[in-house]
Amino acid sequence: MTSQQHADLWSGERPEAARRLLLAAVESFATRGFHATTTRDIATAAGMSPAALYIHYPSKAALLAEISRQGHAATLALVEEAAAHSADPLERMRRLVEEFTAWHARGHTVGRIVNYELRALPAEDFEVVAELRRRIEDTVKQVIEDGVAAGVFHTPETRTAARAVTSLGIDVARWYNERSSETPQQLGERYGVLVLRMLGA
Amino acid sequence: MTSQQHADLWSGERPEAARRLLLAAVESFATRGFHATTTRDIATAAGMSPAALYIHYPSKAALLAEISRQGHAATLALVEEAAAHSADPLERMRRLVEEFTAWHARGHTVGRIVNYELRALPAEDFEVVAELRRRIEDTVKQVIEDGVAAGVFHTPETRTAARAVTSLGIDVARWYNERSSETPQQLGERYGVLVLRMLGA
DNA sequence: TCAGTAACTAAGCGCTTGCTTAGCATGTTG
DNA sequence: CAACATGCTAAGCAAGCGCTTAGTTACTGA
Repeated sequence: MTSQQHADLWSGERPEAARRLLLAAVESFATRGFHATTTRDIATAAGMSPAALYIHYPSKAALLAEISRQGHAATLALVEEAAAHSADPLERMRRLVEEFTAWHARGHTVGRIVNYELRALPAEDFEVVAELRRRIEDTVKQVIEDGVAAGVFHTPETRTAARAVTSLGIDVARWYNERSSETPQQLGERYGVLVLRMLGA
Repeated sequence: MTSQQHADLWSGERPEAARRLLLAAVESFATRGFHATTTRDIATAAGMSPAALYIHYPSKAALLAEISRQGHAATLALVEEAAAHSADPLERMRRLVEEFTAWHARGHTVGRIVNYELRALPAEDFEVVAELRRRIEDTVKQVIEDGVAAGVFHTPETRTAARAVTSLGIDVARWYNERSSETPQQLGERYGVLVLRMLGA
């Protein structure tokens, strides 16, 4: 995700300095991981001293919580929008996979934090994002079940299938990078085709 | 992966104390991550003092390197064995996905370390495992290409398909746990079916 | 029986970390 | 113009980290 795209996720009502710190935290948490990132790393990348971080955020963990919450909320919004896209479960699933995959390719830095730093979250923040994750998984499963009921998908284990669908998208965040030859949109389209086949469409 | 299964990966020629340290490191690196794990955590779990670790291993990073190397070597062996399993590319792929998926379910602790702690590896050790990873990906891609050539698979982008196949298996390590209702073997069989469909078999 | 070795522990070292505090510069308001 | 508020820095604190060292214990071999 380019800086512009990060900025879109944290736009508006925050002071410029707070956003610079947040964006610096996103890059560093994605590149090195939460625990290997220091407050000095974040502050330096934002052009500030370490103490400045505490003017805007209560703690290092609070930065992670904010990034995780916003990243999950954006993912859920995308999934729910795709699930409401059409009356046809097949078209819903195609759209869902295309958008979910492209989001994880384009936003692979946020995607890595969202998916791989759950255990670094304080317990309360973890509960919040665990609920968002359940809703994402439930929405995907529902689209599959609707497709099975409509006779356009053929898979007996909808839970396993839902897991496979979300796995494909999530794992993109692990391997996709700026040097990848496919655009996020191309990858999304290809994965859309692969998933419909997988579901027996 | 149970302790017995970990022990199988590091059996034989190592002193008992070194193996206890290694197994303790596997559990802690998988649960907390490399950087959040301290040498005191590892030593205590092995029933020793922190200094004892340095009798058997030169550093904390050396423990990670050993785990990563062995885990990757085991994964590559499994993939190459499956690719040599049959003359029929379809049967090869089925076997490959079943074994790869089951391995990541059963060995999800090692799988997490192998896949998510690459950036914590010293550069030399990273090169070693990067090569192993390339061979894994190449082997999967070759099985797909053989299937396309034989007319049993239908996918124009073999590289994207290979990536999707390995993503499904690898991501299992992220979510599978002891409470998962499917056995690793069941999951492998189901994923085998899903992948063959995905490849247009 | 004694010297040497291996494996370990208790204690510690130098350094780094997350976070705090006192002070400063700038801008705003009455 | 003075008082106040905000945002920041320099410096520092307490805790913890990876790793080292001196000493101890148990074992082995001559």
